[in-house]
Amino acid sequence: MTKSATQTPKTGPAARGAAGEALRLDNQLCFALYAASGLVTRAYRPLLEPLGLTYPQYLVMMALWERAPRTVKELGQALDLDSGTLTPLLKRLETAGFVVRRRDSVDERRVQIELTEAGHALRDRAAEVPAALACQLHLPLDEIVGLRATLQDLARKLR
Amino acid sequence: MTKSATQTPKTGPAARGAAGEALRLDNQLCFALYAASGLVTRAYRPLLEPLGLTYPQYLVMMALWERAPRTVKELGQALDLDSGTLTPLLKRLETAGFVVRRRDSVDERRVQIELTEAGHALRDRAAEVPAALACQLHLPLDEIVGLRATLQDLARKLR
DNA sequence: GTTTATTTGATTGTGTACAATTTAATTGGA
DNA sequence: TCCAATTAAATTGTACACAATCAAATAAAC
Repeated sequence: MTKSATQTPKTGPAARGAAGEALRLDNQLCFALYAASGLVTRAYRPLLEPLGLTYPQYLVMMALWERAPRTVKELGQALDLDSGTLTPLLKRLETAGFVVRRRDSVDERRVQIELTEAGHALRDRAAEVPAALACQLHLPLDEIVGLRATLQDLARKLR
Repeated sequence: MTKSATQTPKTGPAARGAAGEALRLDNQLCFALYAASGLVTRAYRPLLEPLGLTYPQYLVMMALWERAPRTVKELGQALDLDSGTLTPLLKRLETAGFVVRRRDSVDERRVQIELTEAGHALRDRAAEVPAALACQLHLPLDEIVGLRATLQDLARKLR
């Protein structure tokens, strides 16, 4: 029965039934994605800590360094995050002195996020981060580019 | 200066300096990974909700369906999660009736996580989930296999 | 112009995540 | 034996992440 098969694990996957094979952790693309994403986030932590940023905050700052001011909605679309995540995160960035939140004068429902001088200045210090992390990946550049393109394609199909 | 260059965005990346190019969101492997991981987790949600599982809980259950009982530490190593994450998650799985937490009689520091009958039974219902999700990815099988292998290789290098 | 629907953020509640600390149990050595 | 070092979970505090809901502002319909 199912119970004894689980409690008395065989050494190889072939010893299990077809249902068990499909549910093996190592066969899951989703788990490979989940684990790799978590590990990469952890690799960024020591690089971002001296800047006073968490990893999601770093993503928001990158979005703003590209174009600012932007509304909360625009940031959410760029990063695939909703207001329930962004609102407290942006308030922390405001407390840290990197951004200012300001109601749009044309449409009072919108909140424009703009960079402060400190927020702009942080960009120069952050400029070294991508190269520093790339070193830790030990992946050839073409593999990085290929992997990135595959993931962007996957994301496009799921959106 | 930096401020006006950021506040007056150019249309193409070539209009920006070298530092800005390295910090563009679309150039980040980490963001592609982060976004794809979040989107895949979201895609699982409607499939797992009828089973009464969240996505991380589904990962823990897969680990346990492979081998049980396992200690909290063993689960943490298999999933790259620490006790601060696993302890409350496992308590929720226990409340839901899928697992039982039991102190190891040999080493009282360890907590063995074992499956209940309901936990075992859930495996049959979960067996359809991987195929259901694979449909939504719209990716050929060899691409899925290749992407998974690349991500596992990346994770191995970061661990 | 008043009603209705939509849009935009904020809020609330639940559930991860992890660093740092604490507690209890075990192990190793003097 | 006894005690210092180590180990395993749990706890605490901070920070995402999202569903569901709410309130205010705007837009659309008539």
